[in-house]
Amino acid sequence: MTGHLEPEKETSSRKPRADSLRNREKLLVAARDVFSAGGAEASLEAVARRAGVGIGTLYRHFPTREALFQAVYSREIDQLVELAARLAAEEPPFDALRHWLHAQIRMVATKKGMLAALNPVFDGATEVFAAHQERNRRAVADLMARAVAAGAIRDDIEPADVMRAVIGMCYTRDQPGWQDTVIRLVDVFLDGLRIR
Amino acid sequence: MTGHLEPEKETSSRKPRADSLRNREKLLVAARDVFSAGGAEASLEAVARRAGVGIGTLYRHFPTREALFQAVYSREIDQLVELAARLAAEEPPFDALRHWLHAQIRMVATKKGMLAALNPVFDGATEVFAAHQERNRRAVADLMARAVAAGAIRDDIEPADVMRAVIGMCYTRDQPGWQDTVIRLVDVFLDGLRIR
DNA sequence: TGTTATACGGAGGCTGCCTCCGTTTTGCAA
DNA sequence: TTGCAAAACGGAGGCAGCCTCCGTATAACA
Repeated sequence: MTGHLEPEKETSSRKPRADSLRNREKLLVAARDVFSAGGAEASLEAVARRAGVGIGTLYRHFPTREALFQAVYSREIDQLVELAARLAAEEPPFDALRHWLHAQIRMVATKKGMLAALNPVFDGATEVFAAHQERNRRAVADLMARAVAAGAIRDDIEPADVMRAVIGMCYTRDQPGWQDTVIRLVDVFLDGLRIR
Repeated sequence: MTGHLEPEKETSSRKPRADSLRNREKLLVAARDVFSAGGAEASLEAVARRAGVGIGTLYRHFPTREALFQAVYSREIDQLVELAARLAAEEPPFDALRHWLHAQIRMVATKKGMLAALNPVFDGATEVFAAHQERNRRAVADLMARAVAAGAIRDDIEPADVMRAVIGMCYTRDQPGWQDTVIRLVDVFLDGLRIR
């Protein structure tokens, strides 16, 4: 799985070529920009053009559209995972969970175009994304576990399902201020989750 | 808006040609099948092929992809609206709302492929779909109004947002049994909405 | 500095989108 | 019934994106 992410020296004696690494980086940056702006209909050729490399180079580095999405998306997840750890250390359980879900919404807001592009992917090529979803899931799971231990929320709802619910709620046509709406809806949901 | 749905005699003195009506019907049936099965990536050419008409004929009847979606989708909404009326007449307010939302989920389940295809549309060509969404929204609004009047749920959440939340929750990759999951999540959400 | 593995880039084949227009069909009037 | 014009038909064709393949360029290593 990490074969593409971290070139393995053991396979070949040679070290990876400098231009290869450079192009890979250029492609990732270009992809992030293009997907963020253009959304689902963004063309891979546009990504290659923006990166200033040939379409062939793009396909060599990222053999499928999903592989490219995955690589770009990976970094975003990193940030969220880190935030979860920080919140868990700094806030009471329920608040930590709530604030982290709000952060998730804000992240979706920024990367909306890209996430829209990702949606079909979630349905299709699952194995590739499993790891990222899993990391994300574990972040919520930790936060939820703490809240459950503190007797703040019910314990019969799967973390993965909470993620699904929250991300799903972001999939609405965006009128100005939709983030606030979603935050409210998530708060209602959390209210249903809460033990009073 | 209904110009395409019901050919208006007033515009022209002639009555619509029989083959035109026939082809229109064939296209609608074909589109429903193709979108249900194939989802977002369904090609319009495939629809035309299945209907046994030329691609030009498809585009004349439905100048945009959205117009075609809209026509197909319209019938589905009809059913839901009708169901809402029946439930309102037959069940207590909260149960009626709950059961109707469950029906909505089931409907999405059946038409999943088609709805996936619709998602980008909701973002883009809004005017076309406004009417359908509005009819749907009004159905929930009625059910919610009854529940509010009965003191069963809080009154500060917009019906449209409830729709958004429920439909959003359906946008998850489908593992076997996802409908049950979503029904549970919606129940949690309703719990948050409830006044106890 | 030469050799070779490796990466580059874009041409090309394919498919889908949508338009345009010559041909066919149908409604209507005589 | 027949003839004609309005209306609908269907598919060719232009364009764009997807992905593959391979001749050329270049970086690593001896």
